[in-house]
Amino acid sequence: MSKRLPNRDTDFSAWYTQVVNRAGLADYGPVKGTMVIKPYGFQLWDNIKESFDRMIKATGHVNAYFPLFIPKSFLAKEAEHVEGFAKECAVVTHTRLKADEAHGIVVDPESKLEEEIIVRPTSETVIWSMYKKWIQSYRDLPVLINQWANVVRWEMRTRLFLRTSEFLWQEGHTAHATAAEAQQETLDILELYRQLAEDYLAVPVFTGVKTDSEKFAGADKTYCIEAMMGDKRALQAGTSHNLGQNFAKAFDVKFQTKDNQEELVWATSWGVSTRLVGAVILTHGDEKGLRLPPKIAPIQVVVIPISRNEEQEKAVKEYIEPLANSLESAGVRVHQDWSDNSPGFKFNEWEMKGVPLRMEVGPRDVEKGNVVVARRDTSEKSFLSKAEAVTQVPELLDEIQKGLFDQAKQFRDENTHIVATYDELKQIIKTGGFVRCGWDGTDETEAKVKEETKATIRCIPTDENPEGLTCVHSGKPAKHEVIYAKAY
RNA sequence: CGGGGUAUAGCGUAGUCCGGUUAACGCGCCUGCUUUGGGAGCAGGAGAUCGGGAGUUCGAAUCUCUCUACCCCGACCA
Repeated sequence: MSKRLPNRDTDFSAWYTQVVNRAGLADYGPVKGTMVIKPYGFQLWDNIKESFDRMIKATGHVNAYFPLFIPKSFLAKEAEHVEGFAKECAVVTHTRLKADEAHGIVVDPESKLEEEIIVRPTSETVIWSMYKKWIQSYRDLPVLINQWANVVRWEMRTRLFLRTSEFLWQEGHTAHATAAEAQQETLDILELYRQLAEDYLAVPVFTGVKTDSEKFAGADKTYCIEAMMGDKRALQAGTSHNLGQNFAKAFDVKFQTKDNQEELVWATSWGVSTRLVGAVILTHGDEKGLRLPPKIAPIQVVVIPISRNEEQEKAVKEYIEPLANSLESAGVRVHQDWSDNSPGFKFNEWEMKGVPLRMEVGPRDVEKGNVVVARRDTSEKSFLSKAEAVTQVPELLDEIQKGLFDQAKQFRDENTHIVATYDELKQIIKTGGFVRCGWDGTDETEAKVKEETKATIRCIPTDENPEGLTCVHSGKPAKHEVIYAKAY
């Protein structure tokens, strides 16, 4: 394997695959399209997960767990829902294997199930079948439940973290007494997603609402956060759905109001997945590999000791120990690399893994009472005294967090263009970037643009202003201002 | 499910057209010594029934048949 990464600008896709592999994040599993998340990748996911878990708990949500298996009939209860997921479901049809002389192990035909079981592609149906039992009165509302789980969608074409047959996510499922409350919940969660993306992952996002053709199967409205990746393509990084009364109708979930009326419950659902890890890589990665935002980096500071002999090694060790301890007690995640690789190798290795700060400690530093601190984001090196290091490392981490966000935001803004004509749109989509322009609100226009340019409407941004705009494709007055882009 | 390809060591490949002795190379791995402030050097070593099966032949990674798996391009998608 070559030591150099593929060129990020000309061969983005190959670059991505190599970074994921060589940073030790993930690998494909034995069943096609499945992903093995390796320890380093999982720590990254875990940090993202913990961040969001704190956010939802602080807003009154609670965690629970619902089963992986769903009766096939459940999926069919909501017409749009089944249509949306039918083509990508894993189905359990049998419950036993048996030994067979000719073929080794075969499925035992006698164990065929009466009703096949679906492996959840999402959990609305199983959850609403339970909500029917749990909700009778307005006193039972709202129900604000989240679960961390795996789901299976049998995808044709997969890519590590971005699209795999099985993925990890959180899915929130809430039940409310009024439409207004459900709508408020949908938007509140969207805001939490924006914060997660921007404040933790340092990934700037547009918030907005999906067009009918792109919305979740079974939702009234789908809100989303959309981010621009390093190759100027769009990535849907999270969705929050207002499900209206669709699932309440399908599962007959009604409650009694204060004045003794019977009403259908209002619902939301929302999710973010391991795809966020992909978003971080694709947003911040550079020609040396990963660059991780400090808030979610498994390791924030890696210490590289340098020594020529055992005596020096001992001195360096004694020098590092108290320093590492005080950083750790200041809440910094520190790792010392005492492996017997050469220093140069370690530098490259940890740069590939995206560790925000590298601290070099060798005989020269021990002598002078210094450390060398190198930033991953800017490659800046500074010589700090031991005491300075303890106070400045947390500050540097904050700066890097902010720096990564600012850089990503600048890149996105430079590549987001407001256009008035279809020719301009085609030109920008061709060279890459987001296009903001008018849309007449029809499915036909959306489909035509997709067919002709491969760009889709990513969302109708929250801050849209359709006043006076015309649709770039049909020339009719615009119903909305939208963002077109090629998407992952 | 349509169209096109590929299968040789843990990974990446050469060799296949035109059959010929012990299957070659790079990375990685193991051992030892020397190294260590930007991907270390030298020496030695382990590792492959050439995707499976059948056939042609004195002889098959190489030719024929067959099965299987995977990859790329389309439709689907958090």
